[in-house]
Amino acid sequence: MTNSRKTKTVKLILELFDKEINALPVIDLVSIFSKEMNKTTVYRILNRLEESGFLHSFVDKDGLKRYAKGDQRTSSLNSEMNHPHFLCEDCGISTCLPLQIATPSIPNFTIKSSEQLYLGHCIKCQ
Amino acid sequence: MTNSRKTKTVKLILELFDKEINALPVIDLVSIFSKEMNKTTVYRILNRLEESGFLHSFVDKDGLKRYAKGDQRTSSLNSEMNHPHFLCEDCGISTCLPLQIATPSIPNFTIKSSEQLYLGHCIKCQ
DNA sequence: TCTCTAATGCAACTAAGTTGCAATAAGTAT
DNA sequence: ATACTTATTGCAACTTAGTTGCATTAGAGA
Repeated sequence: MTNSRKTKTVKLILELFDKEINALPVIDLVSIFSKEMNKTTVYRILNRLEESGFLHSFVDKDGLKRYAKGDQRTSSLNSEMNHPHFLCEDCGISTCLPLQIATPSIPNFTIKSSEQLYLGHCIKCQ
Repeated sequence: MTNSRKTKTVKLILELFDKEINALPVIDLVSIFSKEMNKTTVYRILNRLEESGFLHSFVDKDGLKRYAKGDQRTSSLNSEMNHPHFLCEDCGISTCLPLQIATPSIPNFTIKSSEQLYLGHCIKCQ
C-alpha cells in the first residue's frame, strides 16, 4: 500500500527539512549527507519528495536546482498560484516569499505557471 | 579605442540576432555555429555582447542559459524594471514578453532585480 | 606595413546531474 | 519470527553545460 518506504536516508532528509526554512541547492545537500548516503540517493529522494508534494524545487540564477519545504502551488481558491523565491546575491541564501502571485493572462500565450526569482540582499547582508 | 573587434565570428552572431526574435539556449548557438567557430568562442562572444548591453541572458527551467536581443533592464524613468520571459513547455521556444514588471518592495529584503519566467503554451502549440 | 593585443582554437578540465545494474532492506504476507 | 517481494540504495561509469590555460591568429590603430 505504501509506495514510499521510510528508509534511514529518507528520514535524514525529512528531518533536515523539518527545521530548514531556506531553499537549499542539491549539491549542498549532497555534501551535507556525503557520509550518510550516496549522491545518487540524494537526487532520487529529493525527486520523490517533490512528486509527493512534500518539497518543491526551482532553478536559481546559477542554474542550480534548489529544494524547499512544502508544495509550490498553494492552490487557494482553485486558481493557479505560485509563490516567488528570493536569492541573496551576497550570502547566497534563498527563501520562499510569502506572496501569492497570480499568473497573468497574455494575448497569444497560455500561461500555466510561473517562476519568480527576486534578487537582492537579505536582512543580514543589508 | 575600440575594445570590441568586429571579427568574422562576432559578425556571424550579430547577424543571427539581427533576425532572431526568440531567446536561444547557448548550446543551440554552439551547434548552429559548430562549423564556423569553436564552442569556447561562442560562449565568450555571448558574454561580451551581454556586457555591452546588446544581448541579455537568463536561465530557463532546465538550467540552460539563454540569450536574447536587447538589454534586460529597460531603465524607463530611472526605476528598476525587468521584463519577463516566456517558455513554451511543448516546443521549447522562448520569447521576451512586452511587459514592464516593477520589482516589489518586501519587508526585510532589499530587492535589486528579478527574473520572471512564465511557462505554458505558445500560439502554435495551443 | 608594422605593431600591439583582443580574440580565437584547441585540448583538457570541472561540476551538476543521470543511468544501469547488482545488492540491500522496508514492509507485507505466511 | 521467517520468508518473500520489490522499492530503494550504492557504485561506477557516463553525459552535458560550461570553464580555463595557453599558444596562435588577426583586427585596427600608428
